[in-house]
Amino acid sequence: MKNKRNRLQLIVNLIKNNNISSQNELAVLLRKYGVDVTQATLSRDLKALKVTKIASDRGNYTYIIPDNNNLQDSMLERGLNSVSLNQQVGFVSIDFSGNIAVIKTRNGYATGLAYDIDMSKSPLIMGSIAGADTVFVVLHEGVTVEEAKQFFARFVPIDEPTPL
Amino acid sequence: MKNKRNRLQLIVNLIKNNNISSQNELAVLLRKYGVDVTQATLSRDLKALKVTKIASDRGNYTYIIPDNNNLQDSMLERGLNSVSLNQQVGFVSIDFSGNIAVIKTRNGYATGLAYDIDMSKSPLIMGSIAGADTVFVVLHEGVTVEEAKQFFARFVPIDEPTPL
DNA sequence: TACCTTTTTGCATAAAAATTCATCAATTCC
DNA sequence: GGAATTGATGAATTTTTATGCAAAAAGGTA
Repeated sequence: MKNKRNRLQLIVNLIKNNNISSQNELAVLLRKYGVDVTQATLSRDLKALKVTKIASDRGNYTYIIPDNNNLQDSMLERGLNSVSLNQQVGFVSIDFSGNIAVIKTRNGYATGLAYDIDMSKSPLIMGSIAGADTVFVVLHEGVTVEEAKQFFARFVPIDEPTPL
Repeated sequence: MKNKRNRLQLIVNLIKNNNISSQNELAVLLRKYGVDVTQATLSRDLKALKVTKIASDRGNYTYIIPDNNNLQDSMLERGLNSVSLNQQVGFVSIDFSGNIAVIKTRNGYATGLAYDIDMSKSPLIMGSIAGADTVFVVLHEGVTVEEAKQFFARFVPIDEPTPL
């Protein structure tokens, strides 16, 4: 009717602040705010707003609002992906150059870390090799630094913008 | 299968270069490349790749890969810059490929050389690893082969500007 | 090799999203 | 005013996407 503008704005806010994974879910939420529309309308709304659904790291889907042309911002997942299984003990630093990650460790820790990385069997990783205090990890073509960081977060402390 | 990785890579390429708007459409396209999978598998693939469907300007939907990392591709596709040189102490040759320098030495000399390179703490160098007769050195992104050669001239015999 | 475990996949189906069609409200134009 | 136009919406339906489950394939391991 006439509240379309307001509704769209509300939708944007709700999507930004919640983990919504279906249009029905959004409809229910909207109803709590006095906005009563059907899934059909929401489909149109989301299309207009260019909202998209994306897989989170936790295996479910969430709506996001791509940040204008910089879609990367929308990749900011609201998930803590660090399972932190082992030694951040020997860790010193991690850097990326091209398709290679270079991880520095304290002397003697590189081999163990490389082994753990290999054993993870991540599809992102082509292979790794360790010296005494350095691990080289070659990423597969097309793997982004962001993806790699998320993966490495399991092994080493990576400073990442981690929203809620 | 063993082809999953290849399939994922192909999917990324196809999505980047085509306007695909449904998983069935993608399946048909894949078939032309000899990859025969069902929609179910594609659903899982797209989830893994974090591919999303977004409304285009012209009212239809298109898959996109919410990421703008194409730098790696160009680095990988950059050809080999190869310079082989005479020998000195343990030195045999040095070659560049992308952001990596590979230094061959006589057996047993690699570790010492890698150590020296590491100890130089050059801002050009991200890290190095040595085997018995080979040193891998990863350069920071943006470092040119010329800059690297100048640096390595401190350790190995490199004749000056020698393009190929 | 035989056995066990993990991964990948298809089939069938459920779930979710997009769209067609009809209606209604507001607006514009004689 | 009244017909025509436009835009928004819902109901129903189609289209598309996600997933539970079982089976095949791929990897170990003894």
